[in-house]
Amino acid sequence: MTASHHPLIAKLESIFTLTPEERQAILDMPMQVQELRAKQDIVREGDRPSRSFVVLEGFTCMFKLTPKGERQIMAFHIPGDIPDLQSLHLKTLDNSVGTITRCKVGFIQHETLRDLCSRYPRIGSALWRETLIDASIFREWMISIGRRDAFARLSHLLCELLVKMRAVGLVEDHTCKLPITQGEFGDALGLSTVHINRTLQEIRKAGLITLRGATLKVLDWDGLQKAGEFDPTYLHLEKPQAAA
Amino acid sequence: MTASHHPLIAKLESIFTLTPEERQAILDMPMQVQELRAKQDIVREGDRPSRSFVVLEGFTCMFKLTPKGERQIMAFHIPGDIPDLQSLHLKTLDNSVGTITRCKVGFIQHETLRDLCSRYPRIGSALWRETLIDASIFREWMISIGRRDAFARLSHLLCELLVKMRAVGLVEDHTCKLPITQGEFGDALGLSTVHINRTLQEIRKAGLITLRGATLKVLDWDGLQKAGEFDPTYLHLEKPQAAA
DNA sequence: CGTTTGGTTGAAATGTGTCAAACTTTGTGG
DNA sequence: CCACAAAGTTTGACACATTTCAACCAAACG
Repeated sequence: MTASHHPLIAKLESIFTLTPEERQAILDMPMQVQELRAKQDIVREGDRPSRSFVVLEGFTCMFKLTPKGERQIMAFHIPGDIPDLQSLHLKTLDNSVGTITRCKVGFIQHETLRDLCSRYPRIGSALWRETLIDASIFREWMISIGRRDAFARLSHLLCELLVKMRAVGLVEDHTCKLPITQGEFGDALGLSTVHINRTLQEIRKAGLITLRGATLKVLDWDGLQKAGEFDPTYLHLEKPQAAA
Repeated sequence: MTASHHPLIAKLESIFTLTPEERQAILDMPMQVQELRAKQDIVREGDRPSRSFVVLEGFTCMFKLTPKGERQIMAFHIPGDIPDLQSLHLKTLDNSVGTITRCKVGFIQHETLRDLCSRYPRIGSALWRETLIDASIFREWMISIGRRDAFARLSHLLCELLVKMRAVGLVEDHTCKLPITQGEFGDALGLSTVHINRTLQEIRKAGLITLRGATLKVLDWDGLQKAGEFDPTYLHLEKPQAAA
């Protein structure tokens, strides 16, 4: 486990070192904690929320539904992420966020966040920065979906998830929890479940990973990066990552 | 033509009404204006810029190159946009921006922008907001590329471009300049030039648009929206659009 | 006015989707 | 803690949207 019990602090500390006052200000924020079951909506497209939420435990994803009922997943979130931070400046949500696993989330009033940002500009900048990194990740996903074949697409996503998990201390021995179903991978990458299944088998056969029972183990990190054309620059991790 | 000769002011005015001081502060910003020919890079992936730029005239696009030399365009920009505003908070650029047509752009030092934001928080919020809208557009493009077929994809993009142009006063009589080649459409939508060509013909045959000599005319706006599953919510235009 | 850039066409190749069925794991209530 | 239901995974055969390749044509430009 990393520095703090508050995943938001752990996340910010992975960018720069907080002063004791900043730390305390975050801990002092009133936060309404809520436990949620798997496969539940947290916020829905069209909502006009007056608060945002931090993921404290579990995995969530951001998605939209097409008229035909297909789902496009646009992001996966892990503890420390604030999936709907955008609603701080955009009145109506243009996407839904739902849980993948059982989750614990903490709601924070927009007023509270705005106050925090103006009182501690470094935190304000860090949050703006976070939304910019989200955008950077969207761009990278566009390349994946638009230009890479299934093998590269899946490899790239696995690289990304591993690196993000490592940044918040959730990877050990090239292994981490990854409770994402093949259907969900498909909805994220614009591929059918069937094709995800076949592609996963290929990636396994190539000796790059092991993935069973919600546990991902990377056997050949270099190979996986190469297969996915993965270059972590777009994640804008400031502190160098310990090669776990 | 709209309110101002400064496209950035026109853009901000399309969201909220600037006070005279805010207006003046923007006009007073030192800005290094530069004219560029078509098909030129303005900034490149990997750069660590100390300034951002506003598009004053012409069209630009944001893109990345894959190892195989394919290009994925991730955004088109029109006058008033600040394509690399993200570099204000992210040190190294993770994408390139180039001109599509001849362009006039204005470079503004990050220092100047930061100063503007802290002195006029409403402008600061508006700029953060702009980056959030960019992210929202990326998400919508992910749906297009991931889930919509060629006909819907192209229709959707045409709708988006028209609405964005209308917001800054560049549409008249459902008609606007659109100097984007079929190759560029393909690079943006993850389709081959050949397929763009065939799809454009279908869209024309369906009586939805006319597109010749860099001029787009929408003949059936409702039909085009329906074909592209286009719902402008994601563009977060605050002021209602005059149906031009 | 020739040269470059962008647009159009046809035929064949291919990656991925769809459908339908069987199998396996996970979670849960009795 | 078992047994069963639900959820997720795997497999095969076939369909199809889009790509690729290779020409040729039209428009823009210096």
